Amino acid sequence: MITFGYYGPTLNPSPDMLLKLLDYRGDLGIDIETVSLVDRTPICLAMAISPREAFYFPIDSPMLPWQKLLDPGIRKVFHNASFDVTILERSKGTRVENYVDTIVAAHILGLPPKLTMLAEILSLPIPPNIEDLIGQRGQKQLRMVDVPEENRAEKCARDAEAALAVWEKLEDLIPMEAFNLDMALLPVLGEMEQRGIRVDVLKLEEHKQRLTKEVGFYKQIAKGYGFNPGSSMQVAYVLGSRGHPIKYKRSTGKPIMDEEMLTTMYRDDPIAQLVLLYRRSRVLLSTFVEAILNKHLVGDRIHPHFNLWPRSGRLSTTPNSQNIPVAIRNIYIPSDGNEFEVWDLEQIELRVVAYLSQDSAMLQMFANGEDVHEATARDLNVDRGTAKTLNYAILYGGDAHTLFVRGGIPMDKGKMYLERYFAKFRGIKAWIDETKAGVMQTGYAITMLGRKRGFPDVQSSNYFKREKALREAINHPIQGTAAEIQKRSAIAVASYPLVNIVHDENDFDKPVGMDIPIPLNLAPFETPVEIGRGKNWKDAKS
DNA sequence: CTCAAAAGCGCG
DNA sequence: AAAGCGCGCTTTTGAG
Repeated sequence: MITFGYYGPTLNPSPDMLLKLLDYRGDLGIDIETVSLVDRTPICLAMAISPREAFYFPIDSPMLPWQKLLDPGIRKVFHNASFDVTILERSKGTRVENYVDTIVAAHILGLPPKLTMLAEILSLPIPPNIEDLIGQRGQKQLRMVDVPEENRAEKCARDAEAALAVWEKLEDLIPMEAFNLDMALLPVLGEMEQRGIRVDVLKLEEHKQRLTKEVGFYKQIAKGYGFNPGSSMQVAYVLGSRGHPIKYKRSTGKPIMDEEMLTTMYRDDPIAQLVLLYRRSRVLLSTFVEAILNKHLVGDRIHPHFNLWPRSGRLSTTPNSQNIPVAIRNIYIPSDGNEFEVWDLEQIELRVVAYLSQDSAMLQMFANGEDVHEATARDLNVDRGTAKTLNYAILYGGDAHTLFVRGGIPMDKGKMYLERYFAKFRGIKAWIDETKAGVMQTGYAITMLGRKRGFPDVQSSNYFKREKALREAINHPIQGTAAEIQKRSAIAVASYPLVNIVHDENDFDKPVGMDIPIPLNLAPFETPVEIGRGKNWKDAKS
């Protein structure tokens, strides 16, 4: 054991120093160091009882008071709890309860997640930088286990202190409902990660064979025309030589050759069609099929890690389990004897808009159980497609220009539609204006439960930066509130076999007879759930 | 050669 | 195309 105080480490602490720790019942800052980020074997642990008092223990030290960690009466403070808690639970074989996470708190307040940066922002002592111990990123780095113990001990202890100190400052600032939601979600995500999703490996191999053939075929044809279909520069060159005008990005001067351009400007040229076909097959093959087969498979399952760091409050996953193409979703299958069940929160983002704005017309549409795009179309006297584009433009802060680019609606018509839209949905217009005014004044936007995200660019002198920030600020409460509702739904079904969460969707791998009750009261408004079941993910969604 | 940035695309 | 939001991942590009 080494103790750390205001003046530095004490190598031979007196017995009453340990007694002080044993008697302590307040919040306990914790940090664990492992062999490396890859090898998560724990090597040491520190406990902080104040922002400048910590105790360091090698992991096998007989003096390490494990009972402090496992005592549900003592609140533990971690920085990145999902890392440390997983390690603790694995090595001690028991649940860790009653803890808070400063990284979760930081995300909810829209603050940077690095402990050193949080300490700096909050005017606290700054803990050692990991790169000073193991070397800069991109260079050859040491493993933590190779760092001299005195440096490692200092790092571990100071991090434990900093976590505690940061928590003490943030506790009063944080919107507790949003924070408790994420803390409650952490163990649910942990279980889901452990459970993993089953993959039909044979089916995956079939996809691989087919796609490999397709990619080779398209490539061969392109070669006949003398270009690599994977290179936008070469595609542009070929299209240019066939007499097509080429558009260039203003910022980089490179040709724009994305799907949008190929399906509009170059639609009639078979070269464009070839490139589109090639890209589609290549992405399916290398980004999905081969990646799963070669990198993510553990037995016949993948175990994505769920991250809580997206700025809006959504989840993200590594490897990504949220962008699996519909075309290959039949590779996600249930365990033997089970079926796949999919829950979708219906039109959750537009319901959130209706709630946040309290717009009477849109609230009424939902109250009537109408198809909201259909109803919008009827009320604005436009077709359903236009109505849908209009509704989505609102979600993302778009304007007439958006309607032009996304929906091909001429600018003058778009302006007219928007006027009609805001005349019908006056509350939405008012909410957008209020939200913009709010972010201009305070610098941040906020979700239903109080999650914040800062938008410094609303003060930018650059028109485009400013407008972008305002669009993001409009979207944040919508996307973020929808995420909060989805998180509540995942927590509510925590005791059921959840295998994936895709933004507004819960996926289960469940016994055929199992009836999972739909949670009620997820929000202060109706949140209907559409349920599908099937023999694989794709089947369950259609 | 290596490496970071950009382009492009999958999903909600 | 600096003009809808949020992500993660692969390949190409171009600078050193």
